[in-house]
Amino acid sequence: MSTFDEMDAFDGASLSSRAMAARPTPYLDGLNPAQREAVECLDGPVLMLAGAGTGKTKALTARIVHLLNTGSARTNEILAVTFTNKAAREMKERVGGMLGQPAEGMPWLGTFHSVCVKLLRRHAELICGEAGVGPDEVIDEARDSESPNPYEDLGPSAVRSRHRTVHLKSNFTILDTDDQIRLLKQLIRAAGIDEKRWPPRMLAGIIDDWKNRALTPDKLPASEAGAYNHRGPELYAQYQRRLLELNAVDFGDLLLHVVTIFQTHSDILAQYQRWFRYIMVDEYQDTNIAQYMWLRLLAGGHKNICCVGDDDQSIYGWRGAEVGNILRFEKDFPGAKVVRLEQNYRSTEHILAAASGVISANAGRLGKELWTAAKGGEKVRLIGHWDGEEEARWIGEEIEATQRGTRGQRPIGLNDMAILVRASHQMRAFEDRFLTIGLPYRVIGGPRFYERLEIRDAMGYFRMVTSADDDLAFERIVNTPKRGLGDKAQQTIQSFARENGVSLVEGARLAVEAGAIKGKGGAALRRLVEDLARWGRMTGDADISHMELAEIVLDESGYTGMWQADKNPDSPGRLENLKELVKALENFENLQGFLEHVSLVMDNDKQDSDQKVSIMTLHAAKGLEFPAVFLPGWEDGLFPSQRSMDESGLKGLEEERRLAYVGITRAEEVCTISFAGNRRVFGQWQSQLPSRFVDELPEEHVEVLTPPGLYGGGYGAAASSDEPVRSTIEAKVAQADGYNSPGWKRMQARAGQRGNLQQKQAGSPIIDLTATASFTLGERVFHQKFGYGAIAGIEGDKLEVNFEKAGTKKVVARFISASGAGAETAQDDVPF
DNA sequence: ACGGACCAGTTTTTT
DNA sequence: ACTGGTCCGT
Repeated sequence: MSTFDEMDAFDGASLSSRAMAARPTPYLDGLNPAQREAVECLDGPVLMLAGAGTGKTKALTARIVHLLNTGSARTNEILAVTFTNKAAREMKERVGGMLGQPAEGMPWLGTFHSVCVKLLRRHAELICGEAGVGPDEVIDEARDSESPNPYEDLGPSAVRSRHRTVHLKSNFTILDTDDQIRLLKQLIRAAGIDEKRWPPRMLAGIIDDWKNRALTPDKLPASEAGAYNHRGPELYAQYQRRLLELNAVDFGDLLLHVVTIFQTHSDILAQYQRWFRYIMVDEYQDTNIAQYMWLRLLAGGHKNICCVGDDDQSIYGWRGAEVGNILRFEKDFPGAKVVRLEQNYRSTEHILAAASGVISANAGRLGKELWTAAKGGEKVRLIGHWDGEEEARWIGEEIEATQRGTRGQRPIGLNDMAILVRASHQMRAFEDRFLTIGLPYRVIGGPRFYERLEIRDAMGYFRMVTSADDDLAFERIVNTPKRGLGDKAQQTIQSFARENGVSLVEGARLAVEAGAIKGKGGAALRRLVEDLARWGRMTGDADISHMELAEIVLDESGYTGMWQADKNPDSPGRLENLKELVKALENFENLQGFLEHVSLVMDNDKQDSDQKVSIMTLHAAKGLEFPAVFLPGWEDGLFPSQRSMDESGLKGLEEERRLAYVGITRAEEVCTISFAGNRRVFGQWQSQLPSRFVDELPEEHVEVLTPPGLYGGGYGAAASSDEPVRSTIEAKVAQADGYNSPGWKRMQARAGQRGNLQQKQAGSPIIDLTATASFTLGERVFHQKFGYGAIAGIEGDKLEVNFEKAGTKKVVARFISASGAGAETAQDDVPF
């Protein structure tokens, strides 16, 4: 266990900035009074309530620089935590820029997770527990008692003490989600639990949730305990034991173990309280309970904690984030100074007003009045489309027009435009469309580089090379590429390992020697075991760089060959990724060092310089800004997401609303919101209602656009005569007028319906859209997309229709017309 | 042991 | 519509 002085020496080499006192303070010049206050108030707790686009990162960075500049703290005495690697990197860059020197000397600037890894590696041995009482306890018991052994055929020397205490070692591996699920699957199977009822994925979710809230099954509140099958806690305990045996931790443990150490070793806690003299937290509204405990423990002494956050941008409730943390700050830290940053530097007036209008529907906010000096600008644009493809088509064209500047505003480059979606599956429509029209795009936040199959496999090999006892890695690579080692062979290996209390490779070696695995598989396994040992020895060879070694491993194992032989269209890409992986090794001294960092640090930001539109989720967009933003898919059920509302009710809805707020406030100049009347969900067509958030947009800041399809160029126009075309134009005018008329909202309210633009066509001769009563069971009807059918059921405003071609569907009544009216009339039924 | 046919669940969001 | 998993025939 290290003392404070030892720790000082540990990181001391890279710093020393006391000498910087009394330097000039140019970094303060660009700040407004509120920002300055937050920066200069150095002692005691500070809460910076910073709205969207108010320069909170700037203020936080300036504060760090100010601490260093006034000599109040040295770089290693500042603990600055962020949530994402990107945010950490950005802050390092900014601090470096302000200091005029690289900020690499800021050892404690990073994500919660990366800081915890460092702390935990120092004190890993304090985490311990009993092992060996897992699924094989029956065997152990049988052996411990002198009774006749029913498992004799398993072989000798399988005895494991029931009470073997195992410590975490400082070179623990960090389990990623994939490994975690594989492990849970094994445990579930071993416990003889039905995988259908307890899918490993679900159990992983529950465990994550417990850990986010710093709960263990035994501490679970009674109200929740009953909700889980009684075997949940049992599995949890087995899982934790197994992790310890594997010398591994999962993401949640990273934090919780450190909290545990702080709670049980007051001397260590006291050291760190002295050590981290200033604590800064970005995005405080996103902290979960475990992180909150961690921070409170660390800040418990001096209370020099400065938290920055925006309660309106709390969008991570689903992974345990507690808005309550930020709302409670003043209570937690009495005497806290609260600074509000309210001047928005990002967006124009209309955009800001629209966002404020939406978010004002939320209750229990801390409340901020954002304002901007940027008056005027375009209103937020709102447009409805027939379906998702039409929406993608329109946005594609709009992007091209915006790029050329033919829309009447300044030309905006593709890099400055983004499409922000609620859920990643919405991205596909845009990718499809953009591929066909050749519009360059980039998807942000897709599968992380290191989560890709080929990367994970390669990492498995590297892990085996650096530490041969990594059983999880062995399982991953033993039959990849195919070596003819199936379930049977792997079971044999498992039992050899378990009987002898050794790792899987060792078990494999024993199995080979015993001739337990025959034929081709046996030979291949022998070779694999030998190769692994040989590569392991090569790590110590000074003549071979770790990059060469990596290539040797991938080539000789046959892994690259496997992809070369694969004729899937994506295999070249995978080989490309492998090359990149090897290239990434450059930045590390050895494989070991690389592996330690990779799961936390590697990300996918290929900074290609080409101009591309960004497509990402709203979550991924937090902290970013773009001159032009498109927000498609504003439909009830999709956004706000049905699932979110089902699971968390009003709380869920409010979080969705904050997400809408985040989305709108990403836009600097142009913000375009759109929704579609029909969308394919699970491969089925569904009618969609515009999002309730659409109604919450303040009318005076919104401009309603008319989709081009209404001019007769769109759906089914071929079948139409002159007359219907004209009437659609009229309908569109009525629609736009209706939207902007003051009576619109009231009309909606009376109808008890949400944002149904169609309702405004009150005078339209086509159909009485609010009255489903006008339909009768069995009536023959027409639907624009599905064709003719008969009404099979009526539920509120939805009709169940048995379509002749498309099968039975539930559709909203207003998309249906009586078939007697004919197809031409149905054309008018097109909502937008 | 492996590949193909078939079936079920899936679509929030992620360090 | 797509994926990933399981079952079954080779």
